[in-house]
Amino acid sequence: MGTIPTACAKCPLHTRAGYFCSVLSADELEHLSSVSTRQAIQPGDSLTETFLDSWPVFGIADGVLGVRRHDADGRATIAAFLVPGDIVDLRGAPSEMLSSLSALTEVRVCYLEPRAFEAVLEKNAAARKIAWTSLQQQSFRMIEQTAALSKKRASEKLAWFICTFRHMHGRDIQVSQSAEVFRNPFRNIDLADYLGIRPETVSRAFRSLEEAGAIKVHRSNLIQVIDRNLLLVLASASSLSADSPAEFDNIRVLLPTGS
Amino acid sequence: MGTIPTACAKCPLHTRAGYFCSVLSADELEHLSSVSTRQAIQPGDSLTETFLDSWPVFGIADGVLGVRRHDADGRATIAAFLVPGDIVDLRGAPSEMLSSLSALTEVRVCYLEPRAFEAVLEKNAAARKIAWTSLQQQSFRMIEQTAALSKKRASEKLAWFICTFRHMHGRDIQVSQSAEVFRNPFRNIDLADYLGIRPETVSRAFRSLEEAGAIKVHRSNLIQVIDRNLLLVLASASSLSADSPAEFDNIRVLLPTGS
DNA sequence: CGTTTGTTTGACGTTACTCAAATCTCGTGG
DNA sequence: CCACGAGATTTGAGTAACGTCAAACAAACG
Repeated sequence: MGTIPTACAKCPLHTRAGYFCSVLSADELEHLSSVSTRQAIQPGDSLTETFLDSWPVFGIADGVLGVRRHDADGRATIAAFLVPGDIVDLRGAPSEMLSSLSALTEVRVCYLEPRAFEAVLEKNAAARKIAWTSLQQQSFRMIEQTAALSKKRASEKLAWFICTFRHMHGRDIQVSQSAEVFRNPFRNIDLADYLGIRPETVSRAFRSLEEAGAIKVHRSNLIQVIDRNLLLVLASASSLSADSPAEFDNIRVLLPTGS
Repeated sequence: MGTIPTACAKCPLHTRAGYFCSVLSADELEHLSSVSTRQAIQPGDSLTETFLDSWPVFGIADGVLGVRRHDADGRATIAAFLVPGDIVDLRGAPSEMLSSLSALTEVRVCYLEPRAFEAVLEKNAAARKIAWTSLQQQSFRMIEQTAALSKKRASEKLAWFICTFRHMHGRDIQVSQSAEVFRNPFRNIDLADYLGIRPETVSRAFRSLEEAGAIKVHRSNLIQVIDRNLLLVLASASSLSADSPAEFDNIRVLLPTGS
């Protein structure tokens, strides 16, 4: 009783402040862990509908999941990102949504047994607040994405993506002087589906931002932000913050704790 | 003690099954009502940020609110609709979002005092479930909207809107034979912001759907759906249901109860 | 080394945007 | 009841941007 389960010992959902499992008592954690299922998903793989039918509630420990929709004419769309720390509840979701989740990077998820999850929410006010806030943040992020999708030019959409994702995916960020480099873990093909444009246009938009002097793209998808303020202007963003990450305080960020 | 407050007696949030206040005990309702604030908002008017600072939690009794975002270049976007039955929680929302809510039709909202709201969630499991489900549905709707926004052609977007909204705004629907008429309460200018296109394009898209024989637009924004299946094809919708409204069971619909 | 998959480039077509003007709608006041 | 005016819708012509298709190129993998 009361010892930290080995599966949770190094799991970000438990170790990171502000994440769901970090506020559970030792007993709660032990019980919830004992009835949960963990899964590592490789990029490109999808969560199966039959599996999600039994496990519709999960937390994302690491990586990025995409919510894919397929049009009748074969065009695909990534309607949302699900990111580390998100508590996802698909109970009551339309069935197409259950078959639409796929890993865009390597993803680790922890499926929470629904009744045990509910029991935790019932008793633990802090956990309830975190789960609620996570749902809120998912909505707020989608509002930002929708606003980005209705932007006119492809380069604006891409500039917005870079500005936003720089904050959300902070582990690989290296800051040196005023230059800043981070790794874009997505294929252009997925980025295209996410931004509502074609892969060729993504490629041309990257070039366009480079020629404007806002960024430089190095190999293996390393993106160097050369002029952050210019990038913000190119994003036509009236609300993205320039220097402080204050805007993103409510989007939980994976920053390196130590180094 | 225990009598229904007059303000709630005819409020849909209380009288409609599945809406938040319908599962409150008489005592809970009376107390929550006594610390709540009601407001009627005229089309075009916005909720003020200072007011939402004090009242960030509210339910929508009637009408449609739009979440507006403004680009740097003056272009506006309606990133989401908030519809009757929605429980909205803007605590922790970025401040731009607080200043971005405006009424697209005549709207009646009921602001719930946050601590009293929390107290209800704490004690009433049914209310907690409804509030949670409402948040979920807001996310699910946004996923559908995002998928629609990334559609290629304007006529597809508009066809999707008609298919979707036909279910969400059921009060004015009149069904006769296979023909179906409903009132579109939005200005084309708002529709344009919602679908990420320009008002001129909305106008041309309506004409395009008419010429295809899918709909007919009558005066005062009455839309007659002539060929529902054709409309679905034009929406390039692989997931919208053709005849049964099963797809929309989880989107709470305002259907006439009596007549 | 060959296969597969993803990215880039170029030429071309289509679509929606832009801008301007005409028309319509509806509320207001004469 | 009609005239007026503000705002919205519609229409048209020209342009800018992205989509489309095809081919070359690069990267990852066995």
